Amino acid sequence: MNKPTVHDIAKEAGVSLATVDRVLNARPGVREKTIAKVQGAVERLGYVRDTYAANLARQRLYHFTFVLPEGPSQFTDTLKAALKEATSSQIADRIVLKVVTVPLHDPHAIVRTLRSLNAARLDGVAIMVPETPQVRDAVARLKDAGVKVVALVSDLPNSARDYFIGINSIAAGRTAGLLMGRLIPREGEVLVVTNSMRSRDSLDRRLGFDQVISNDFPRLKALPSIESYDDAERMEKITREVIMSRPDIVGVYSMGAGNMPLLSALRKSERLAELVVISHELTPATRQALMDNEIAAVIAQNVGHLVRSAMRILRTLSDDLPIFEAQERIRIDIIVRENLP
Amino acid sequence: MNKPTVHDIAKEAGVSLATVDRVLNARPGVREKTIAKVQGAVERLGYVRDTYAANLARQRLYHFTFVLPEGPSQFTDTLKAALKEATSSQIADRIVLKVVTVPLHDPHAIVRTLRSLNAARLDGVAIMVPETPQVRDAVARLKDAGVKVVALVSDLPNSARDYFIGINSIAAGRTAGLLMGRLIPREGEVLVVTNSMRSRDSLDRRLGFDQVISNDFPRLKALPSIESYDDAERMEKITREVIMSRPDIVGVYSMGAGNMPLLSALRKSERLAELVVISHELTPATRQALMDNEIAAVIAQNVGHLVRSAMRILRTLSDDLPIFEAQERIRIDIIVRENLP
DNA sequence: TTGTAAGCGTTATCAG
DNA sequence: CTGATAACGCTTACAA
Repeated sequence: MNKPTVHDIAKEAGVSLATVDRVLNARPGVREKTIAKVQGAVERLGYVRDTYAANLARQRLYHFTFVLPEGPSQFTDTLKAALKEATSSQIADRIVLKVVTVPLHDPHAIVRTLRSLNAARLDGVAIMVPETPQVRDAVARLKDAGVKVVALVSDLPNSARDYFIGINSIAAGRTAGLLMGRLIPREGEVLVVTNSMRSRDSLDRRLGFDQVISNDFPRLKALPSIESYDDAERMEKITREVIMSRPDIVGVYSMGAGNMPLLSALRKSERLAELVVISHELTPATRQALMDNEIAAVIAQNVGHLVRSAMRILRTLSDDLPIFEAQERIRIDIIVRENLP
Repeated sequence: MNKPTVHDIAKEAGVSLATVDRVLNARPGVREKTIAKVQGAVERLGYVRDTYAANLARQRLYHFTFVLPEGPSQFTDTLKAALKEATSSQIADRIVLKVVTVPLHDPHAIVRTLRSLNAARLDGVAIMVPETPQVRDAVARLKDAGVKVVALVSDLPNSARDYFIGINSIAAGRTAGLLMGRLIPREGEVLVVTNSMRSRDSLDRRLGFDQVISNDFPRLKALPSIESYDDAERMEKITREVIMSRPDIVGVYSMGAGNMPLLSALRKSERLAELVVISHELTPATRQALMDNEIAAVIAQNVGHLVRSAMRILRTLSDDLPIFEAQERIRIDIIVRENLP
């Protein structure tokens, strides 16, 4: 009737508590035959372990480290804020969290940081950095040391990460493309800007965007991506130049960070009102621009969900339990003026 | 250094474990002075109770009942499916769930069901029914009996419910209005359909929709709502009639259930391709219509989130703990062909 | 290879 | 009014 406990299993299998525990936790020193007896009992009674009681007995603490980009970025700022907020909630129960930041543009520094992680005292890592061969190696090393690794926001598709928590960039780009096409009824050119096309995410977004534009909206012509290299001044300058020199531009797709200088340039061009602007990530800048009808839509991912999901998944992986996919799937949010959270 | 436990409190206050427990759980039979001593120790050490250990010792089970609409509705079907899925996950730990269904159009039956709930064996109820004075009384009665009550999907704004889990209908209507306006560049009429304007949700959606249309898109004229009264044949018939007789219709806003007969009528009219259709809730029907480019956008709420949130909130309320708002806020999802989950 | 007994942080049942 | 003490379901020395 009631949920069976280890005691019930012990009785049913005719062994002691300790033996049941050994089998349950796959600890050595049990005869095949005994293992079978216990597993039989587990099956028959439909035993499922009470993780909370187990953690209590074990005084388990989960040691997780988040590796995030350093430097000023509105998106990572909101991410860090969400992390902080989650830390003081039930979600973070029994979790000892450390956050380290790395300079995104210094692959060596990233790898150094990853290597410096003390795998012995670590249960899991959530990593948000671009994938390089060195990062791939560092991930493999962590995995070998028994650390669970999840990729956050940017996937590490060729690495041995256990899980990716974020949205598919191609699908996100396709969503932007569909909105752009639907929101622009006439023909014209679409300006595509990003901080850097060397980032895989930008490449994939561009790919998805182009797929939909060329397939469903051939009346629109997506221009070659222009890159700011994270230089606000440069971003503002080249945006203004292109906008000025191309009167056929009817839309702007901002794939990466740097929406503040972009918007600033568009404002100065005095053509913002006739342009359909779509950008990524909900930040103070994009939020304000949505309210002011300057940006038509923002493609976003819920950062709160992102960090809570990361913690839950790292914990679940650490316990070798199955992941509840439906709860963890990060959705591609479309945000307009009226559904701002 | 480590998190303080009841033992630490007992030592610090110079009392026994049992007394600490009595104070912590506000049980009677402790002198004022002793209470003060214990509370002082709690403050000083920054004690926070380990809910899991507490539940273990108490062998606590949470008894929750969901009261949902009966009868065939794709939306409530997905809701029930999500509920079932959540039941077999960690979320449902220690929760004993019961689902009862009620005929939405029979206020008496609803109240009878609500009254028949055994408040003594119940910790919380999640209710999804229209608000009536009788429902309000029944909710008050449950509250008086110490049962936690949350409104699900449809708020019970004038009742004593502890919490509302769902999206604001006015904001949802405004979102639909904004999308409609942005997606239709010319002037024309917008057909608004629902199953019944007697539902508060439909009223509010209409209200929000009209606000945005009249304020931002005066070129569009939203026609008076037509109602199907949950009669599929009627829905199909009157939709076809209106569509045929009004060539100026450029958009259709479907506020309620019944998207299958609506779409069927639109298809037969052969004007679907030129119409911008926006509807609510992601169901098999709307999902397919999105993929076929028949519906431009769906305004939805994540049913998985809805039911998990309901369980978490009922549990949190039962334990008199603070609710983690950021996690529980249900967002107004905009779904198009490319961001279908 | 297996079993006994203590303990994790909390609650509950008795006595005192 | 207060305090020992056992229990919840599980893990883990330490014995056997």
